[in-house]
Amino acid sequence: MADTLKNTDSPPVVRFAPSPTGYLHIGGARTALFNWLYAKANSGRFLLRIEDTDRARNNPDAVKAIADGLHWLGLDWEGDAVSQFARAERHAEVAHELLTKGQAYRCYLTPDELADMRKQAEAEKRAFKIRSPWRDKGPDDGPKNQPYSVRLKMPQTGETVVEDKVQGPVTFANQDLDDFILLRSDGSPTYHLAVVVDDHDMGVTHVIRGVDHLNNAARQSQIYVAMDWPLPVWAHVPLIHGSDGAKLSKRHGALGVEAYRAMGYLPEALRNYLVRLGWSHGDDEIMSTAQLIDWFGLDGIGKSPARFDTQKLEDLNAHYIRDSDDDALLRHIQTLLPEMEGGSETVKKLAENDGWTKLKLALPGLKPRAKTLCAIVEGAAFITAERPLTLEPKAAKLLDDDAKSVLAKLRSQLETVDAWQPQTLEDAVRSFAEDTGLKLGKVAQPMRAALTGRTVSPPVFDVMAVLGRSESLARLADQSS
RNA sequence: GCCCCGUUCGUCUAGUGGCCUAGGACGCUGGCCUCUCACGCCUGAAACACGGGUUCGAGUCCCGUACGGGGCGCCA
Repeated sequence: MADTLKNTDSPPVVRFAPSPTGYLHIGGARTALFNWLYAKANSGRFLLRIEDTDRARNNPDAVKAIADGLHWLGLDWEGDAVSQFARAERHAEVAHELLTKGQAYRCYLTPDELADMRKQAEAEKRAFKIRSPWRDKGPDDGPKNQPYSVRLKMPQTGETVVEDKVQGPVTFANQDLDDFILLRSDGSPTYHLAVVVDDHDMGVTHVIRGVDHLNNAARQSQIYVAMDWPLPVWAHVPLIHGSDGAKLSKRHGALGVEAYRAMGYLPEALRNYLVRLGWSHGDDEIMSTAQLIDWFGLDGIGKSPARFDTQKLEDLNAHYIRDSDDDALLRHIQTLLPEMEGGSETVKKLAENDGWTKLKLALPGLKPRAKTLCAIVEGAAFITAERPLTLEPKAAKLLDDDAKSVLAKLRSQLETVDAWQPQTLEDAVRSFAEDTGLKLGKVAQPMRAALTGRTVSPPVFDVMAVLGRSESLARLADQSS
């Protein structure tokens, strides 16, 4: 935590600035998390801004999806989300100030002319660089009543150094940076202008974003310089790649966070997984939010890209499921169920016969066996199963004639059990096995098959306790002979 | 093509010149526990991209090569 502004008087201000193109994808979620943690770790402020400068990208549903995703992850921002589009006038104002200061100029090059120049450069196999003839003309030299764009007069010699907290100092030769557009010919601001003006106006002190913006930082820093504004601290974090090392695609991880929620992941697990992608604190793997806030710093962020690994996410999720208390888990399941396949039917069934009570009772047995909430629901299917149970093939195979006669004998034994509790039931079954000279497994496996219709389940004694006396005995009777 | 950045077990990473016969985690082997499956515990295999320097000494510093990534819009 050796960040420069850490010990200065003013607390840092950071922001997450997604463009509203779709859902909150996994890379964006991590960027948001890093920003949020940085703010929390340094008693700073975390703001949200929607980069909707390009109206074609505007999409209210996307804004909502992003907000929902952030809320679900527990990343709350201060105040209302800022709409970049709404601030277009201010952006134009700054562009005009730059114009009067002589730091920018009116460029009458048309998009068509530019396209031709680009094509020609390509044909000649040389790097295309915009050299606007208007750069050195006077402010009144242009044609009257012609649309023009406003370009920043970038320095043409020397170099621009981006002092980056993650990447280190990154040097760009100014001759490689051309005069980019601040204001389009229709008067609307471009992204570069808008980001800088908004970050400045919002008091953003630290810009933490993906490395795909590193080159932009060189350009953008020249706007700060031209306006004589203090530069923010930059921190460009590496991107997240798919499991095959290629760019994140839908197949492996580029899903929205809501997709992970629907798959039964816990927000704290996803957060823990995401923070370890690119950031580390020694050998620590499982970290509470409080620890994260305590430990997070820009100096712990690595420079190389990470691959998304579902298995590790699953493992983390399993950890958090095991550590969750039953009521919290139940609430999560409750909100998730309606979105799951066949979930509404399960909800209906759980509403009958004390289903929820039974589920809660079964949770301790289900938790260590599940990697996701969906797996818990799946494992709890025996609770809502209706008699006579449909048996899985393997379970049916277990219930051969021998097994069925064992179950018949066992069932009459169990009828005499008064306290229908796991321990007493286990005692009863164990002594039954001993008396009949059978190994416990020879009794328990057929029981499991009869009780759940499966070969895998929580301990059979727990299952019987959850199911209750009459249901348990009835299911055993169904498979007795 | 040009400009930036990166490269430690399959994956995420620790490592800031000697503590490294390179540590942890996920996954994978084998085993223990055990009514099944998990959990838990114990084991094992598995990496410093390559080539040159610098240094008494390099995973750690420098240069080059290869590979990978990002960027080169009146998109964000």
